[in-house]
Amino acid sequence: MNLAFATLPPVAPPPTMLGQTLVPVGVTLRRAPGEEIFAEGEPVDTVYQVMSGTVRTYRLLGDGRRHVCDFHAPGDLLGLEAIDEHCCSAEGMTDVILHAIPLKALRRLCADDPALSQRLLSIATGGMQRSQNHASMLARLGAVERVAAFLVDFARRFDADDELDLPMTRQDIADYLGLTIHTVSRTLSQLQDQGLIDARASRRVRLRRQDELLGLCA
Amino acid sequence: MNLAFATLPPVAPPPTMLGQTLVPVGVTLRRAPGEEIFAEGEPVDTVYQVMSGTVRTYRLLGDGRRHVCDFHAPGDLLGLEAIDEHCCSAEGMTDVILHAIPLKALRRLCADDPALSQRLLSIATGGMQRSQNHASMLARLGAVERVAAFLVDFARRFDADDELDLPMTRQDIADYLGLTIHTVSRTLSQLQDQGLIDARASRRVRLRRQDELLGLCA
DNA sequence: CGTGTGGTTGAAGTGCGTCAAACTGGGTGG
DNA sequence: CCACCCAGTTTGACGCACTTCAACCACACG
Repeated sequence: MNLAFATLPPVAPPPTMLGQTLVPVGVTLRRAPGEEIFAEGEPVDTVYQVMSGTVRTYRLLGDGRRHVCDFHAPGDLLGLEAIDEHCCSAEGMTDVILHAIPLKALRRLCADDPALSQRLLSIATGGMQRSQNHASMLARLGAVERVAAFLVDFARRFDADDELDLPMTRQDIADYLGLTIHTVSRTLSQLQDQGLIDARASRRVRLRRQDELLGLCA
Repeated sequence: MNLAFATLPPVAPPPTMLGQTLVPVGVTLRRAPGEEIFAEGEPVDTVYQVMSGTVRTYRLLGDGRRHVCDFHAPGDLLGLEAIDEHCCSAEGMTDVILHAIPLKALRRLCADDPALSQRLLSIATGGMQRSQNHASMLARLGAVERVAAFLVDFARRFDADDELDLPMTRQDIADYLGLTIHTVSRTLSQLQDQGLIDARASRRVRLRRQDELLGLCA
């Protein structure tokens, strides 16, 4: 283990860490589906760790177009920003339990805990890599490839097996993939026709040929 | 100044810092245009600070499609990754002078310099934010908006005035914006016809109405 | 003057968006 | 229990923005 920045899971700790908070300070709070956690443009004074449930972060463009930056699973950290105001909004998609850590306290802890600093750096570089993957996908993949990539990534991050319970609407998926709900819906139907997935219900998808789906992503 | 993560410039220090290295260790090296600095998949054991010139980072998809992740100006740090291998390749676009810092040394310095840790964190979150901006653009903007956003962003990061000297080819721009060279070229011609830019030569562009260009980005 | 690399422009094709309509499942009230 | 509603989803027909294919152009270099 000779690489400092590679010693911790880059983005999502395994579900077994669910109850474990990043630091032993802060308060627990709860948000209902659709309820705001923080909003774009607000000053950053707190970071949040998702303890249970799912969160979406998103941005709104001038004319109402929405871009979903990411979906966040338990363990993920929200609100670690480069500048002093949030560059995206966050809200619960399900009932969510969060651990809220005042930024000042986190900064103090970092000052005399190099391991924590390193851990935060690892989380930040992990987030950067996810954003870069996201950008690469949006830049160069077609609709089928995007939907396949989404399904495979979601399975890996959230469920770990091939029976998915999607907490988001088609609109959320579309705004994450840079498509419309129509294209997402059509593409899922197409994957179903090809036998790659099995759509039990609109929010319930089974990945039948995960290898082939993976092959579609690049 | 009560926000620790906001005390340092998020991505690119001003050009006046050009000669200033992040840490007083490491060696200086030089790369020619097109020459590789590191490649996707290689183990990460060094980070590089750009001292002069311009660098592009990019990824190749299975079938040859390319995605340019970013263009890097003097001051930028390259190779700060979440995992122990590079997730993109880097190469010079011009003659480049780099300051190469062994990762082990950087890690040691971080261990007893909280300010350096914090600075790295700031750089990482800044990179994340840039990637997110990039992803938002790719997800929701049309060709004209993307090209306008590119020009304005380039002016801000590289030149600071409105007379741009582009170090990259149309192909680079296209791969950065998720378009083809044809669309980039046509879009530039269109902006020229509308009087928003003045294309002195193919690599030499003057922004005539920067406010209107900015208005196109959202 | 020939050649090569990068850029521009036109014409035709296509993948995804737009518009419109029908469907589905869950909730509510009669 | 059924009628109704409503938000979310699916599907079809059509249009358009960007890609593809194909020339042509500009400039640098030998």
